[in-house]
Amino acid sequence: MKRKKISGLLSTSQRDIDINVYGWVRTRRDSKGGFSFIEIYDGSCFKGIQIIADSSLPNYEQDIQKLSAGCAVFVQGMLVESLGSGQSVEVQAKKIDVLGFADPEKYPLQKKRHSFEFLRQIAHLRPRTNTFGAVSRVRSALSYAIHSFFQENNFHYIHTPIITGSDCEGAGEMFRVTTLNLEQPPKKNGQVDYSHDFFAKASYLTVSGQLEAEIYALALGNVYTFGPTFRAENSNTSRHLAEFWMVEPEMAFCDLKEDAETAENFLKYIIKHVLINRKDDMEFFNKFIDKSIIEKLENIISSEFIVLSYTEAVKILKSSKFNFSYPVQWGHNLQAEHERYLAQTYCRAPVVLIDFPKEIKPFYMRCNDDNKTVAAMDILFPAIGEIIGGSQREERYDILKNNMIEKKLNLDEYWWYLELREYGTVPHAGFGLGFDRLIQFVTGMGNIRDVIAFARTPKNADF
RNA sequence: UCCCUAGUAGCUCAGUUGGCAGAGCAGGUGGCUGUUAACCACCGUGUCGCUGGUUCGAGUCCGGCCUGGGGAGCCA
Repeated sequence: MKRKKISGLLSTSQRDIDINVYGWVRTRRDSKGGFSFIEIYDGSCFKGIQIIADSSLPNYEQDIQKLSAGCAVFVQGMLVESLGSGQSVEVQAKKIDVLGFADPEKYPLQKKRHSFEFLRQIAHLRPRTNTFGAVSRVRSALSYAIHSFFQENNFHYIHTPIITGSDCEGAGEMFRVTTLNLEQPPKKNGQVDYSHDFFAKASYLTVSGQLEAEIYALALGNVYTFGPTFRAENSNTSRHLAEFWMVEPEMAFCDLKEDAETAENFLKYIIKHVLINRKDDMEFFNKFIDKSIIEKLENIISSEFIVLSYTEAVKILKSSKFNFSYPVQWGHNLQAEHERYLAQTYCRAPVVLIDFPKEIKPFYMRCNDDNKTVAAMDILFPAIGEIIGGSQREERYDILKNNMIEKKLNLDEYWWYLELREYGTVPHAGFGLGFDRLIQFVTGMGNIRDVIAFARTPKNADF
């Protein structure tokens, strides 16, 4: 008999059928009236299933009465209508084998709520908890939705390199990749001689796949990347990881307007997917993590994103009576409090900010006709701020080259990026989504370390 | 990196003007019950983060360090 997943047992309309099920014990309650209730879960869905173990089972006293949270069991029995309230079906066990005990004196997970800080220290056991099981399933569902959105819209999935030879974009500190002996590196004129290193040059972990994605967009039209990204910034916040996952679509023959529309459709699509397909987990988040999370997500789906130019936003912020701790000034980056005000208080909806001053944006963003701003966009969500950043890319060779010189980039490093503008250049645009921050937003989890299986942060790379 | 804050039992936390180290939960034993965060009774549990100092005496006061949390910056 093939083993059944609990998700299937809970959703089937069949009754009084023989089944096999495997799982881990969440809790056991004994009735001295001659049987035990054992709730087991197997990760297939949020809920567990109740097993009724009668004392007539041969190993009732020896094994079953010793079952505690975390024990692994195999159950053979009949799926029946539940006699009790609280669940529709249960399994009347004919046989229960213990696959692995979990000593209750030592097993760290208890049948009560633990702090997330504590659970982080036992990252090998925390996926067994309700919260992390739910986070993991939502994360998986969102990954799937991301792929299906792009695949349905004629995007090709591109694998961009993890190891890179260029300190591209200057997007913060990079992790170095080397096989050199760090105790005694080879030297030339007092400097480390990277010609002896594995790649015969200094190399790093990628901070973005965008530039490589542009190469493929200019060959395949619409492409996207979805992979890990690394930043060696010493950021100690609930929104930063040293290793995080990013989604970066890139579209040829596309301007900023279409870029922003795509981002809006994309966000609505994936949020809708998770609300429909992970209803059980989302109800849990709505009950225990953020009591308005489902309402917030439904709001995102049903509202029109409001497009504002940076210049308009500055005017709005300046005329607001709100007392900001940082002054608003055209030409400066907006502070987190400013973004929050715009999305949460002023618009009460997602906001697409466009046309930022070119001085505060990277070299690759397309210069607008006013020669002061670039075709950039940031999507701000109420409560959390920026979730997506994107732009139309500068496709004009001379202007791009001037930008690179102005921002003091090494042109030799980017010869290929410039060549893309020399041969068959076209308008193109794209954006980046921090996947882990998206999970944070969708689940309501306060700390990004609790939405990724094994968080890498300053001073922490355990497990 | 900066500002604020915390570290006491397996977990969550209390601990008074500096004077014998506490509770709830979890765990164990027994009772009760188609139970479901079950309930009732009893039982055990400590390098008070580390280190130096003040003091007759430090969980408590002071310095240094380590680690966590909140916020900021940077960003995704």
